[in-house]
Amino acid sequence: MDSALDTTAERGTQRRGDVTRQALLDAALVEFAASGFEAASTRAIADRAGVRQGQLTYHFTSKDTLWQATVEHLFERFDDLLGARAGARAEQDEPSQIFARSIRSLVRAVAALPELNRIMVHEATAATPRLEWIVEHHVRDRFDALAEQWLAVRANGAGTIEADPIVIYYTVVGAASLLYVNTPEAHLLLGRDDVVDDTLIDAHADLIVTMLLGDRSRAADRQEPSLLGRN
Amino acid sequence: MDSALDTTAERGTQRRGDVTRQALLDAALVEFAASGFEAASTRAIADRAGVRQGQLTYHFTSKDTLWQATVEHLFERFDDLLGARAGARAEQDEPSQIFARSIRSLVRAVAALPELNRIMVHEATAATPRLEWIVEHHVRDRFDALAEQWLAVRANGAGTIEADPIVIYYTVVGAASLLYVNTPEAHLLLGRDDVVDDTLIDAHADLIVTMLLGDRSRAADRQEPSLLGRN
DNA sequence: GTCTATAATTAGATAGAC
DNA sequence: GTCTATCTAATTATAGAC
Repeated sequence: MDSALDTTAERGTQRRGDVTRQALLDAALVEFAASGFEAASTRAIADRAGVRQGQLTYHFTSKDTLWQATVEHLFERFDDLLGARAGARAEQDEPSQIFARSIRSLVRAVAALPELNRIMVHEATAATPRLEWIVEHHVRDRFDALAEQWLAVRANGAGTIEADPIVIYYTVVGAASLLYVNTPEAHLLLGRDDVVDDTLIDAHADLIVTMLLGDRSRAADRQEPSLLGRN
Repeated sequence: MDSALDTTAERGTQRRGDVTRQALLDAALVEFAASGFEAASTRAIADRAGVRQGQLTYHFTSKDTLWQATVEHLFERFDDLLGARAGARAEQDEPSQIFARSIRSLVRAVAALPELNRIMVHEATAATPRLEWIVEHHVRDRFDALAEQWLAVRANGAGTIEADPIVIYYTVVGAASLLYVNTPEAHLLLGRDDVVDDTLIDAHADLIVTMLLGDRSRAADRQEPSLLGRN
């Protein structure tokens, strides 16, 4: 309780636990993304983390709890990636500019952290308690936000295409994520491992923005290197 | 060997095996789509089929073989669905018309048989022998065909958007499939089970065609009810 | 607080009955 | 040819050692 009572040995022991916990989280992320919850074994996760299976149960109580912690961790990192791109957002931006920037941030974040969307598709194919949890804790707000942005675009006269928010949502997310979710497949298709690079990711983001908003918004919303330096 | 030697009892026994085999295939389709290969247990499949676990191994030798048979079966049904829509295709059609019809067929087929694409995403997140098999036996030809159609559209001056075939492929397939792959999630998001109907599917197909080819191709390629009746 | 040894359950496949 | 009873291996979680 009182940190003044901590001996060096105790702090060392505590730190050892933290290292184990972090190694397990990193390993779980990879295994759950590649195999899904059920197919990912706690042994495979422990092996990848370089610890024993029993340590996993000790630090995370159960496989379910580890999965939940992994997803929380991934969404935090995902939001960091999204936010890093928001950059010089101005209040007076047009809805179509805001929307375009959201799409570009989304594509880059999904490309940088494909594990999150891999876990999402593994879970979304069947109604389970895990799916309910993830929808209520992480998906619903994002769905509402994107739907709202899209309606603003439409109200503003841009985005000539008419569509249900649910259709727009899954069309956008599907278009933005499958390339990165299915990268192992793309590698086999093209016979090489360097399919995805920054140039391709930017072209992909451009494609989706252009598809949804038309050519005119293309150059305007592109994130250019700031000529004035950072501030 | 000689069918003249078959007794009624023998034919009856044989038919019984066919029934079991078919029930197992139907059940496997559901379980593999919902859970993926590893997470789907042979017992759950057998239970769903109303038979015992041992019968599965007898009729399909191994879980792998059953999975392969299930995928073959699904692609046959998928191609039937795609072909049923090809309809009155004319040789002199423009590339953009051909492409638009492909997209509409694709969306409708994916919506009618979401299990196939669910199995695809479960498998595509990790490099396994199963992924290699499915890519070489079923995906590569489809990727090549769509890439070729897209290049024809671009050469013809339509499809103002520039993009790598691999980017186009995953953007199109992702945009077309995620809504149906993730239907359990969509049900939770909207709080109802009747999210997907024919009207929405057609609107979804229109959206994707319009996104890729622009407004002008919209009405022209729409499949209208034939005023001349079938022939 | 941390980890190891072990128990209880469930997995897929085999061998033998019908 | 078809199916059932059973075996071995792998799963996660617990109980107890350090």
